[in-house]
Order: sequence, then structure tokens, then C-alpha cells
Amino acid sequence: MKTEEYSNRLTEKGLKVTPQRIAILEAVNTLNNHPTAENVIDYIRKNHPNVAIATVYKILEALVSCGLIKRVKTDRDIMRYDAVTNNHHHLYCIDSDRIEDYYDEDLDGLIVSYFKKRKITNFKIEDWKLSINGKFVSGK
Amino acid sequence: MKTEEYSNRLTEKGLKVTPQRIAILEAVNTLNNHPTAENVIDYIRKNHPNVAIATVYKILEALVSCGLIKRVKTDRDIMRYDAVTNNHHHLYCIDSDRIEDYYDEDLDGLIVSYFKKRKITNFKIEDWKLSINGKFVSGK
DNA sequence: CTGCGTGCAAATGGTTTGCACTACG
DNA sequence: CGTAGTGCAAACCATTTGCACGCAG
Repeated sequence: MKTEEYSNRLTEKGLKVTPQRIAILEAVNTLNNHPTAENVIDYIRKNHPNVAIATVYKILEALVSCGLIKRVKTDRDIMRYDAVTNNHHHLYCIDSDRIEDYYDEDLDGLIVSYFKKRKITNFKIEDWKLSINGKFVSGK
Repeated sequence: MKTEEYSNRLTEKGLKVTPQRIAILEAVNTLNNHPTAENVIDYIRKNHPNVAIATVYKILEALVSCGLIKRVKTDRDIMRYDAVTNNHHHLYCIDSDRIEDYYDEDLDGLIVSYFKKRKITNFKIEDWKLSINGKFVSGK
């Protein structure tokens, strides 16, 4: 994806366009396995050696707030980020820190129609997401 | 639930029974809203004023490892714990830190039978869980 | 220009560690 | 009794904060 595209996304959200923001947006979009802040820092320092750690955290926060990226829930305490903002689920590897995206429209449809019939008492659903734990099997 | 019951659970898992462990197991089982380590500390200090913070963390870790309690995933970086270890889902309040358990056997059945037909390529599912975000509505 | 964005370094705070002491089995 | 469990205080480390400077709009 080109720089201009990231630039446009920032502008659309009313954020000033800066090289740091573009770099971080690109990093999260490029890095696989749902990067940590540290992963992002390592990545962008190749081309932007003196971006401050604090800046990265501030920008990640800003990008989450405006919906350009998302936080990923983990059992552990290191925050991870996800460039995919449309609805999808996550496969969590039990044996490693690997996290993969999982798309399944049929499943989504099934659950949506289930919740159309079955309301939860005293709770208004905004969105929902499946966390699937297991193991990646090597058989390609 | 009585002390003896907690004691038995610990023994079953091969953990030595100590007053601290019983207190913490009781705290997590008693406190609502999926307590943090701090919540647990506040609670047990009523009856056990000099339990060390480090001990609480070590015991929580041990209880999670042996399956007597579970960690709760949150978007934020403070760990929370759950005494309910059988399969269930969570309702996350968008506006507060409230988290409620959600049981729905019909839904579980639906998803189980879905995954019986639809295997995920290269991934062996161990378990899964729905995270439902929304708002609790006041109308009792 | 004018204020938001950035870099830096120091602070924060939840969690972990090392070690001597204690008590469970 | 011997070893796993505990208490204490210090260490850790991901993340945040405060502030002066810089640059986008």
C-alpha cells in the first residue's frame, strides 16, 4: 500500500499527517502476527531511527481511538495491535504467541441470526468476536 | 462455599494447602466482576492482613496453571481473574470495567456443530469463547 | 502563526524476582 | 525433617507523563 493511502486515511480521521504516523500505520499494516509496540519500533527505526518510544505509544493510542487500528486481547500483559479493522476473529496458538486472523462469514451469519432471536437480558450488544484457542498444525 | 471445599480442590491439583491459598481461592470465588490482583489483596487483607502482594501474584499464577481459576482477557493491561472455569462467555461493558459471565448452551451447541462440519485449515481447536461488547441497560 | 505533534528523560505502576524464613505433608 | 510456600523489598519493564522544541495546516 502506498504512502498516499495512509496519508488519506489519517486526513479522513482528522489527524495531522506526519512521517511518524505514516510509518507506524504502515508498520502495523505490514507486520504479521499482530505486532507489539516494540515490534513496531524495531520496524520503523530502519527508516526512521530517531522516533521516540513515547511517540510510538502516543500514535498507536491515537490510531486506536480513531479506529484505524485495533487492540488485540491477549491473556498476557503486553499490548498488541491489529491493522484489520473490519469484523473478524482470532486464532490463538496455545504453544506460542502466534495469533492469526480468522474470517468466516457463514459463522458470523449464524451468530447474528442467533442473537436476533435470542436477546440477552439487560444487555445491548454492540459487537462480538470469537477467540479460538488451539494449535497450528504443520501439515501445510 | 466452605473452606474444606477449597482445601480439597487444592489437594486434588497437587498443591499444598495453606491459609493464603484458601483465602485467595475464596476471594476469587466470592468477588464479582472478575477481580484484579489488587481487588483480591484488598479482600483477603480483611482476614489476613499480612499476606504479601508477591504471594498473591504467585498464588494466582499457580491457580491459573492448575486450572482452578482463569485469566480474563481485557483490552487493557490489568489482569483479571475468573473463578468460573467451565465454558462460558463474557459480556464486556463499553462504558465501564464491568464484565459479566454469559452462559448459553444453545449457542455453544450451535457453534460446536458448526465447527464439526467446518474445519479450520491447519488449526486444531482446543476451545473457544465469545467476547461480547455492549452496554448494560438499566431497565431491571 | 498557532497549536498539535514529537523527542527526551524521568516517573508510574502492575507484576516479578531473590532470598531468608516458615510451615505443610 | 526437607522442600515447597511465604513475606519483604528491590528490581523489572511496558507504558505514560511533562515539558521544550518543531513542524503541519
